[in-house]
Amino acid sequence: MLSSIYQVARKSLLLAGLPEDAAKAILERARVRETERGATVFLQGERAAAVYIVIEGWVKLYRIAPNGAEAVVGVFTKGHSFGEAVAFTHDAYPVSAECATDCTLIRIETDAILRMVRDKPEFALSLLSATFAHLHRLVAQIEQLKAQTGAQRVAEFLLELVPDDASGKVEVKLPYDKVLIAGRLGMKPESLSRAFAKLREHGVKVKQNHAVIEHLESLRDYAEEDPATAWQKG
Amino acid sequence: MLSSIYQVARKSLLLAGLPEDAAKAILERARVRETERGATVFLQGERAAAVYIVIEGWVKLYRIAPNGAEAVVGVFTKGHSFGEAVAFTHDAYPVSAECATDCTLIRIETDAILRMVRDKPEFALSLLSATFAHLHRLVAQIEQLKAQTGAQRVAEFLLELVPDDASGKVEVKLPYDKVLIAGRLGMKPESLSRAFAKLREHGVKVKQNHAVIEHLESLRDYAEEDPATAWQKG
DNA sequence: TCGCCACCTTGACTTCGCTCAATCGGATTC
DNA sequence: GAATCCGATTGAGCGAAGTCAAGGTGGCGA
Repeated sequence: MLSSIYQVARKSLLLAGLPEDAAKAILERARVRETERGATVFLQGERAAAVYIVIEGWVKLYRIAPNGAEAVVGVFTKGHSFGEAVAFTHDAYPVSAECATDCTLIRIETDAILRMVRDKPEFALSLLSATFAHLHRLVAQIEQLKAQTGAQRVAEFLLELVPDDASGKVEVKLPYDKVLIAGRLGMKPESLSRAFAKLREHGVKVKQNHAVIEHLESLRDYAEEDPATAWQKG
Repeated sequence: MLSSIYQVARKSLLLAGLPEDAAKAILERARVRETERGATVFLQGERAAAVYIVIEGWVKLYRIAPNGAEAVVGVFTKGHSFGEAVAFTHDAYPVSAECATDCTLIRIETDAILRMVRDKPEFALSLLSATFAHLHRLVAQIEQLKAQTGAQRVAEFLLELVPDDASGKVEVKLPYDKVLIAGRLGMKPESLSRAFAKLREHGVKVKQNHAVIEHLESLRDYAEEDPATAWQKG
């Protein structure tokens, strides 16, 4: 395994808490998998066979509702792991995973996970912290869906792309295509378009896959504003 | 600890997978707590100090968004545990917990959890399965919010209250007040009212805190129908 | 038994996001 | 350079759900 790949995997929440030798033991058994955009990693309902770590590219986790609608539940990139929670049992995946771009993934068989948990029980704690991170993300997503308008969710999405130390005027690159952004934010592409248009009033200009935020702080204010009282500021 | 309380706690996902002696060891150190409706169990941002198991009553987990809106993230009752994921670190609770009715809770200190994990590492797997159950619930909730109309979510909510073996005509009791039901389903009480009104067309009659479902199967069909094509059936 | 209060329902209006459909723009191909 | 194609945008119309405000309705205490 290339050292650059190893380094990325090592920093994932799943492995970060482990001592060097344990991480090494796991990654030695793991396989690197190169996939194309659109490739399915696994499907909901499938028996869980592996945990994955994203090395490069973007993977979307989604569910197909009984009525056929697709609900995006998460989008992961470099250094993120997924499928942990289900790995230690032989349960079914509750979601499907698909590559939103060409990807490099690491695949760790559940057998390896189980063996590892048996050998070094502390490893279960790593599984737990990774799972907790997912839990936290989902809670945040529910909060967004329930408490914010579409445009506000888009604003928040943009703000998440901004480096922590930035301020004032910033330019960010949209990480994946707009259909997926829309899905991730629980709206249709048309609505995303209109949301971008609305954000122009708040100093956001979008051109292709780049967005310029004129003033970070005021966009933050907008994202956290109460939708019900927004009309007050003529 | 009363044997009846012990029995309920023992069946929770958190303890169900453990051998008798381990469960006993944990519950011996735990405390039973009686709370009144409206009591706060913990607040989001608080440092996690304990895991809870509901013995009796209903507890709501919620988040307050920056704009002040409340998003209900889960509602738990007899035999459910919450707060596990965060217990093994000294992280902050990502949500707040409040009693929606008078409750009997069991409180297990994180110290006891940590000691337990150290003594019997398999216990971490119990934490994991309980956490995974929460994860799964949240994913289902996101799917509902994104893929169903309000009335359909209400229908699904009612269907979850129905015993598995039922069919045809059923009567169910609404477990908590309508404000909370509305919150749980991501809508305002007024919208819940209107949703109930709409469900009358599908054989659902609501009176006080009782609902009569005229025909289970057709309500299921309605809940899973594609909102976009619902108009087709005059 | 009366009146009050909390909870729920209903009505009128507004806003938001979806659908359907037309169009645009940039990129690729011939 | 023209033809074409796909993703993105824009417009019109509609329905779902939110807001604000006005009535119920039932339970409980005086």
